[in-house]
Amino acid sequence: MPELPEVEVVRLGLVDYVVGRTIVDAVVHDIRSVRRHLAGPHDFLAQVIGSTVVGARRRGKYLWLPLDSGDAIVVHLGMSGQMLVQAPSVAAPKHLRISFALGDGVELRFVDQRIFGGMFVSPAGAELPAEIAHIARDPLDPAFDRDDFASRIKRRKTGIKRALLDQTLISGVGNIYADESLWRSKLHFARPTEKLRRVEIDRVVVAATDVMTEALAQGGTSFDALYVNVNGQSGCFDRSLDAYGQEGLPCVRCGTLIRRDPFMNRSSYSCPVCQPRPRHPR
DNA sequence: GCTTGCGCCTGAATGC
DNA sequence: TGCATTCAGGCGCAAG
Repeated sequence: MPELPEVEVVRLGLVDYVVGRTIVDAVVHDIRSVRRHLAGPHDFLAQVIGSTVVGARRRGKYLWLPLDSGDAIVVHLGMSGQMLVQAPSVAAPKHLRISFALGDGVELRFVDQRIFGGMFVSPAGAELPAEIAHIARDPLDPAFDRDDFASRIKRRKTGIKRALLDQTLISGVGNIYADESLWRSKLHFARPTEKLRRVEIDRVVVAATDVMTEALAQGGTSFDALYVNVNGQSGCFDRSLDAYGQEGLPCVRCGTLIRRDPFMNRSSYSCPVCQPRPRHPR
């Protein structure tokens, strides 16, 4: 699934191949992909057709394309979303949900198998769409404020992993990078946030920043001219994961077998020795 | 106000 | 073999 580095690679692709172009036509193939556009698919099309894309921006895993109208097309890739720049003659991919004709034989295609993602138009949202203003900055954002993050974390009464997955505290961290960041910083996912020391909070933020930076460095190299691809499952990134999905494999730090615990109807992977369970977990 | 849990969705993997 | 169930995940929203 697209994690923050993949989303950033998509943004870079959009900057290269979509910004500056005018949407001459568009088709919504599946209305569920515009379900967050409350005025409906016809209004969505009316808002975008004829507009020129003047930028490609990102906050966390949200992307938005500011238009010359001052509005913005907000995009979330969800679990399986892709943005493909292809010639119209290329056969329509399975799960094609929305397509934009950009003229000169270029089409922007939104492909999304599971429809967790989608698009909507944010009125006057060019600078920062109001609908995503509650999303915190991500650790790769130069304006990310570590002091503010630390003080907000300590005011929470929950486990550190839940906090890492909370978009209003820090954005862009999904289940995979949460587990990787906690493994690197040697913190158990159920450590109570209010009892964390500042040095521990800083450690996990640095770890998250490093994991994402490394993934981004790898992803940036596999970019193809006419193909803005961001499907993590296709192996766009050769992620070297130390914890996530490593159940039963030895921890590369101490050799203890990585374990999997149920967590929020999903899984948490951790090293039982490097990341000792707290006495009073949350 | 803050925290927690559900439902959305598809297809691969697993179970009987 | 074939059908049914489980799992994966981000995010908005409702409930506690």
